[in-house]
Amino acid sequence: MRLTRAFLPTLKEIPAEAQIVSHRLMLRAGLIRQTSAGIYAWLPAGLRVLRKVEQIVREEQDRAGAQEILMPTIQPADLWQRSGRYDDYGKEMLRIRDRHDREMLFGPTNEEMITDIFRGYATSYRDLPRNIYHIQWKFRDEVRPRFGVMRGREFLMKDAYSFDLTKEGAEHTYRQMFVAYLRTFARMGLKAIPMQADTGPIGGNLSHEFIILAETGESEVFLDGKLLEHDPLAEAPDYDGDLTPLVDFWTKYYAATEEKQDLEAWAQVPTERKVTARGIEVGHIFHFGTKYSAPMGLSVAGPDGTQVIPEMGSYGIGVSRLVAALIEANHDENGIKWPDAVAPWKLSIINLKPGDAACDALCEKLYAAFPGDALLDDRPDRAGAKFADADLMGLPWQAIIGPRGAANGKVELKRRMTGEREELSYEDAMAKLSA
RNA sequence: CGGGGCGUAGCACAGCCUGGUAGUGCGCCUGCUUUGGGAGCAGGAGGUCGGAGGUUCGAAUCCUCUCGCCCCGACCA
Repeated sequence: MRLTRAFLPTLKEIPAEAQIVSHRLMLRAGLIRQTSAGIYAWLPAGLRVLRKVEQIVREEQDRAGAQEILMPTIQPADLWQRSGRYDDYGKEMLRIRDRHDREMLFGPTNEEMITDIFRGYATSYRDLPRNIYHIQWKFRDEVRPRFGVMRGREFLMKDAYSFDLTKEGAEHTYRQMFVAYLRTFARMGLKAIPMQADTGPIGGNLSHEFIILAETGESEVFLDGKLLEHDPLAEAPDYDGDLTPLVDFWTKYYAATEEKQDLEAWAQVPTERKVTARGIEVGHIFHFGTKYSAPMGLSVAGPDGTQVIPEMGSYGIGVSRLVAALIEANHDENGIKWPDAVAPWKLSIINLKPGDAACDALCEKLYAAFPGDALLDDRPDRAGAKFADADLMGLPWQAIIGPRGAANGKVELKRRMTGEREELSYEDAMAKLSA
């Protein structure tokens, strides 16, 4: 994308309504624009990040054996009347009436709908287990939305729902998702820590929150430093095998949010391993048994011919929230520092002197080498303005091309994450960028 | 849902108390100069002062109602 043609509205000043760093940077770097309280439009750069995050989530869900579908945003009220949650959910649920005066709602989650859909398919234990997910916009009419997309009313969520014949089977599925989540966040360059959680309104008795560590996170967390030593990507998990040892590793060390802080257990952690940090919840997994399958009338024939009510679980990842969380975890005073895996584009090519034949030629050559993955700053602005915008937008690489270097075919390559920069020949720069 | 604050140009704000020509900075347009970390000078464009009603000769300013947004708290992917 050439900046002279791009829809990338960056702001020099900080918008008054934005309080936290990710919200400010998302507005300043032209990722989103607010349309009403807690509701945002995604502009090109933001949408590209959102799509990348979504794709990583998708790949890891698929790898763990879940299958993608797409359920609607609008749901009929009667599904929720059947589960009993229509009244329980209260004002957080956005209720709508259609032209026939039928009660509808904008889905805040999909347990009822997936159970209803699955009921029409599953008749035998041979139809189990299944793990079905979708990535869809949700709406929860929060009393006080805030912090940009971190706590919006409309948000993009990946939600998976599993159906198993037995409790043991459901626990295996739970472990599959547990491991998939660790990998998902690790691929985005985030440190995610699973923590025991309350089950909340979704119900059930086995649940973990996944909290990513970020200096500017909204809540304080306490954990055993041992948890930071393990790289979830170090080895590929065997999802069909026994995942218990892996899950045990992640659950045997202390980790809790401030609300769940257990001072006695915390005191047991060796002082040198005590880590106090700030975190953001980006995922939550639940096992809740037959809480929905029973009232929704889902049952299958078991091996012995008797009807069995499947054991269910649900597994959420806040996809749009992750975009904000990624910025909270990766930024400096000048702007965003996108990790490679989720950057909207790979590099900024900064032409310091558009119109200079050598600069133009070198820039165009580099630009052509990364089709669709480079931003070319061909604006006639001053160098300072271009550097400032490039740092703000935070692409992993900056290729700075000025008249002095260009005359000798030199490219200055800057790594946004570390600030390292070096002057290289075109070939060496290409080698570095392609590595 | 309780408490507080703010709506004036694309953005950030002043003006309001004490009614009388709608302003400043950034951004934008044109020209000249400048050119490796958000340039300088000159000229220019851009406003239903959130909306409705009221008071007044006259309302951004005073009064009433209303809509929207933000912050603190309780609640949440």
